[in-house]
Amino acid sequence: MSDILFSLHSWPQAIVHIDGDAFFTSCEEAIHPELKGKPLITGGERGIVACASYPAKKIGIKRGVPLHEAKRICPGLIVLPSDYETYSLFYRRMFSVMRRFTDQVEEYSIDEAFADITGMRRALHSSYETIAANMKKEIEKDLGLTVSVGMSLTKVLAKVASKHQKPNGLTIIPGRTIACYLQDLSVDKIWGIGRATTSYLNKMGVRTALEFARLPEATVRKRFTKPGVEIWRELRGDSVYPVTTEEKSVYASISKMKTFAPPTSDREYLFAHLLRNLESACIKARRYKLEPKKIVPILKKQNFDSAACEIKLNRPTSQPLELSDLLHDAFHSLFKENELYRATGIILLDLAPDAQTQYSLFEDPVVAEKIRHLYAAVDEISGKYGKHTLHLGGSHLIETDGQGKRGAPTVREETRLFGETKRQHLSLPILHVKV
DNA sequence: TCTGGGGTCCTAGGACCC
DNA sequence: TCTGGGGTCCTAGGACCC
Repeated sequence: MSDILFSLHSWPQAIVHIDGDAFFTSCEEAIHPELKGKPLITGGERGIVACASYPAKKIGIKRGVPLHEAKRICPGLIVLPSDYETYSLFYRRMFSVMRRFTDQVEEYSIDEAFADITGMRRALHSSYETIAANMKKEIEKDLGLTVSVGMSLTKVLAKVASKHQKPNGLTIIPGRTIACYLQDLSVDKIWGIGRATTSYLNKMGVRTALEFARLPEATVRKRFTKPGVEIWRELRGDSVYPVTTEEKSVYASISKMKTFAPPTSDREYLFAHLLRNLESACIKARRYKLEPKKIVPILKKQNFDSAACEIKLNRPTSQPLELSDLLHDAFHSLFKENELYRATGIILLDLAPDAQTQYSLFEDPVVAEKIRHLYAAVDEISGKYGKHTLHLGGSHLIETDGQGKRGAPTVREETRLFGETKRQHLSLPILHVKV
């Protein structure tokens, strides 16, 4: 234990991490107490388990498990749809409880938060340990559910702490005990270290968090990039990640990705899929009144490699009708004839609020305005009759998906109606009504 | 883990410009 | 025309998170 930082007795920083215990199901139990203690999951709407209660976890039902599999394991399983509206009431409540102690609160995700309570001992007349314990107590009292709390010198160590005992844990890691908590922790359990870095570290002979933290600085700087160096410092109690309190601006990007089976190299089918993803992403963008300056189409190959490129727009728009030609060109530069693909995706980037658009000199503002009105109507109809009730002709091929009719002659017949040239094919038929 | 979906951030290398 | 060197900006892809 010769390392200076590992023998600290003071608190240069005091960071708290709070992690909801099976948060979605716990919210449900808080509202419906009769569900408490039963095997319960949310995620019914998507066909996979989004969150499993502890009794369900105990019998082997984990996140991501298909619903039918979960029901096979536990026939009496209670399945609920994920109700994000309700859960968001709970997590907002959790953040506001934390703000009674300090305004340095970071809303990290729907069930996790950080708080920087450095310097709050005098104001709150308590030790850091007591502040963390009180936060936990008040959250449980106000929300009616339990959380796991960790406190240490840095965000990475606070995460180690909150994970150390779950559910309903309270773990404090002061400087002098850091080494004890790291010695049995394998590197892949560290926040920010994933599969790639784990196998890299293992090849270096480093298996535990402590072994990583004890590497000499020169070695770390030589063999790792910025994120690696930062995590190494955080593990040693040297705080580099600040608790950020700014409200997260709505979205930096919006993406839609979809896998289909079996993998295919059917050009038309793939493009239809890509176009459908564009429509889905644009629906979300319009809902948040955002418009992208760039769009990125992605083709995911069977071996999980992906090909992508960036399309710059000369004017931000979230109207697929104005993007389909560009997307078509990009698609053909990405697509390779003899390649099998398993998924397509779209990312909308550089999102800005859809303020009054400046039309370029050569554009017909009347047409652009018409398209805007058209999509206002499309959104209204979708609100009534369901998403994609009206969609681009070019994305229509995938409508037969699931009935095993992909690429069937009738479908091609239908697309032929849309015309021969690219322009007509993509734009003129405009919308196809799903019946 | 025989592999879903939606996000964020980082970086190597190319393009372009003195 | 070939040469160097250095800076900035952009983009495709990787890694990671929940």
